[in-house]
Amino acid sequence: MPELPEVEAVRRELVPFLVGGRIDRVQVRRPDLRRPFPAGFARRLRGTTVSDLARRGKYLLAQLSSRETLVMHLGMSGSFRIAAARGEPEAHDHVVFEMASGVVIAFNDPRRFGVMDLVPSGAIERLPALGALGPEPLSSAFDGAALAHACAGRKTPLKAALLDQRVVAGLGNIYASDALNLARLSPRQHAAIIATPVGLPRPSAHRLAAAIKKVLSRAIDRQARDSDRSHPFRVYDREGQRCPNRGCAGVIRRITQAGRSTFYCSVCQRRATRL
DNA sequence: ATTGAGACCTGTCGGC
DNA sequence: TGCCGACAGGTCTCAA
Repeated sequence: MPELPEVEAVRRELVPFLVGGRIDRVQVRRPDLRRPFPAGFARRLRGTTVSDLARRGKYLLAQLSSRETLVMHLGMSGSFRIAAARGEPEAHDHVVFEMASGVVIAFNDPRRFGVMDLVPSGAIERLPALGALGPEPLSSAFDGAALAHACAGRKTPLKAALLDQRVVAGLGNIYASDALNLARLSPRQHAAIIATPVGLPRPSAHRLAAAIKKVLSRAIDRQARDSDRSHPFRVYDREGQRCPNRGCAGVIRRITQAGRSTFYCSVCQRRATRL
């Protein structure tokens, strides 16, 4: 499920039950997810108090009183379930946190692409996956200039560049397509076209950065309102439907890039769209 | 150094 | 109804 907005929603949902709470016990119900759990995982969590739950890209970071940080990634199918009391574990409940409050938080992940790790709090940036992350898209550090700089000289398609977490942290397959549609840029162009030869932003870089911010913040707002389980995407999974851009009569197409589906409008996101 | 393909896993959905 | 392949919102590794 989760790209940045979904992970942020999970974070907000967990905060009231986790932050300020003490972990009484942790059940680890299999030896690994995508990677093995670190040595002594359950023991090192037991008895600690959670002082903060942050998000970086698609990672959740729980700060513990033991001066370690619990690093969590939901992969493709990870989710948390909160219960008032202990009950029967469900299929694919791999980790169960029992809080001193009595609340039980189960991590469920059928595909097991998720990750849980425990690292010294001062050393988080030394984790390769976290240290290499690009800027937070909703922060002021991320703008057209930063995006252009990261894309300069790159021949990979623009869509693929947006999925590269080193370019910007937290975009995934859905919002990459949606942001490109909003910015009216072709997903197939070389990423380099949004920058000048010396890496300065072209107008398209500013448009794209703004579109990324808009698409993500709208998604976060929608998650907060919680209701709409329907189909809130601009182009993702909308092959054959009308392009949502004003004044565009195009139809959404689907192509495969780097083994993944890309949805875009063949009219307003034409390849030749310069600048 | 970049880039693309394949691998990792299970569930679901559409077509026959 | 049942089987089978295609596909799924994410990374990581490996070989060009």
